[in-house]
Amino acid sequence: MTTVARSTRYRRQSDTGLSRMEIMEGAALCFEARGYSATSIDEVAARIGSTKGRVYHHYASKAELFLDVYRTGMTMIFAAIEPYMQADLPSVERLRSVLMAHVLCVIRTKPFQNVVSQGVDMLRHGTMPAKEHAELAHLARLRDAYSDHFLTVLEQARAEGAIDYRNIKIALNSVFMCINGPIVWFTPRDNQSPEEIDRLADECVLYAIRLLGRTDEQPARRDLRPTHEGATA
Amino acid sequence: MTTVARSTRYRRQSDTGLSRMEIMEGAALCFEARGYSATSIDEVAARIGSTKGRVYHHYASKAELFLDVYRTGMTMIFAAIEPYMQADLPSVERLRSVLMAHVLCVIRTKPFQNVVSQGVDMLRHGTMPAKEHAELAHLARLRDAYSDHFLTVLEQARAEGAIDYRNIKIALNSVFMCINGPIVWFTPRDNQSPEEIDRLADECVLYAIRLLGRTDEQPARRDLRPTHEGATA
DNA sequence: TTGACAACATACTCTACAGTATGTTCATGT
DNA sequence: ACATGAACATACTGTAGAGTATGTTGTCAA
Repeated sequence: MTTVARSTRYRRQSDTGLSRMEIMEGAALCFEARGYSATSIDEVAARIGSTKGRVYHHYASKAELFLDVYRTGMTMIFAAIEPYMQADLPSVERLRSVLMAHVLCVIRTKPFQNVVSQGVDMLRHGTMPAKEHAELAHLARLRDAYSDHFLTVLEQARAEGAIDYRNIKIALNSVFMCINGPIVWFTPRDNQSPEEIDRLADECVLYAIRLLGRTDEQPARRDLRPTHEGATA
Repeated sequence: MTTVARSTRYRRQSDTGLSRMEIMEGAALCFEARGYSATSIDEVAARIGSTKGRVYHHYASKAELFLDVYRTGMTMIFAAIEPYMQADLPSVERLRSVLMAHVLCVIRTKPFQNVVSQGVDMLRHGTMPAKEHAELAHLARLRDAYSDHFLTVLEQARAEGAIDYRNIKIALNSVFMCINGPIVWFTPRDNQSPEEIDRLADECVLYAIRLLGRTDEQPARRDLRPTHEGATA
């Protein structure tokens, strides 16, 4: 067993993707913590134990780095819900599945989703340079497409009489506020079991569904009686 | 009737309060649009047709200006809900009134409430200078006090069996996400009647209440049957 | 009526970065 | 075994914008 770990200072060319990913993770954390413009490239580099040179080797500008994080966040959440969008279920159950997948993804990739949020309301007010603005607009259209998926599911569910709302836009916005809530108020604790996360996410989904006029609690859920912490078997 | 309006370039000493308020309004709009750190004092000054000198005459630093906007936003929303907190009503009705007052205030003072939001998650990550950080923490405590008001109302309402939730913190967070939603997604249109705003706010409150397990639509509300505008007596 | 001071505007300084230019280390094809 | 270029680090430049210093205009109290 020879010592493989060697000069870790420079990495192989084939690992560009890995390097970019590591940079993006550091950037996501920084952007989440202090916002896009308050974050310096030096901070991002320092967080991953590196220097400016590495970041600018992979990204032409701070804006491009931001956009890549944005894009990756979108990819993540698309991938998370996609398997459940096709599911052959009654529309409310499909809605529930999709919402749950969304919330779980939001919690797991919180820094990235936070950047997505920042990107969304970055577009309205032209804060970004001209060249990058085009890509920002493109990503926003992706975001709209994502939102449209939910619109469809809501309309179907209402058509079946399973849920109810007045103005679908306001309803959808409210649902999104709920299921994106963890981006704002969730703070991971270290002694937190996956089951705890599941229950937390499930509660978010419960409120989102209730909001849409669904009152029958989900049929025969097993894991969420205790409000406190000990998971009862 | 003599012409009172004169050299508007410099104003009287007694109007300091007015001047500060005008600056704060400009600042709130800028902070909302581009965020605290992306906003320059020159921008704020330009928006009110003025220059840097005026801002720095009234505020020692950018941070102090921000904090004053924050404080004013808190004062506004406290004043908005306070009359309804004392009201001698069944707890659900009191909750509904308070939520409605909150949403209406949020819509009316959107830029200020946006700054409040920024201030809240500014505290977590020490982005602010040491001296101002103390005041930031103080305002955050005020914010907590505000939130506690709602905690109390929720507990009362549950005790009366009027609503239901699992984890009160998650429930409260979700409610706040809903009723603060307009901060994020509301964009005022020019041909928008006050009645429209009222209906919009009412829908937000409806979803927030539903979320808490209340399903009976509000009993005999008088002012929101007509979707258009005429208030029925 | 004047002079002292509040309410600004104008003109400057100084620092924190975004971006660049260049040097250094290593992997890999030949 | 070496030459080339990818993957970084280091050292530098340019500027936007926070804060300051100073000048200007009007007020109000005496």
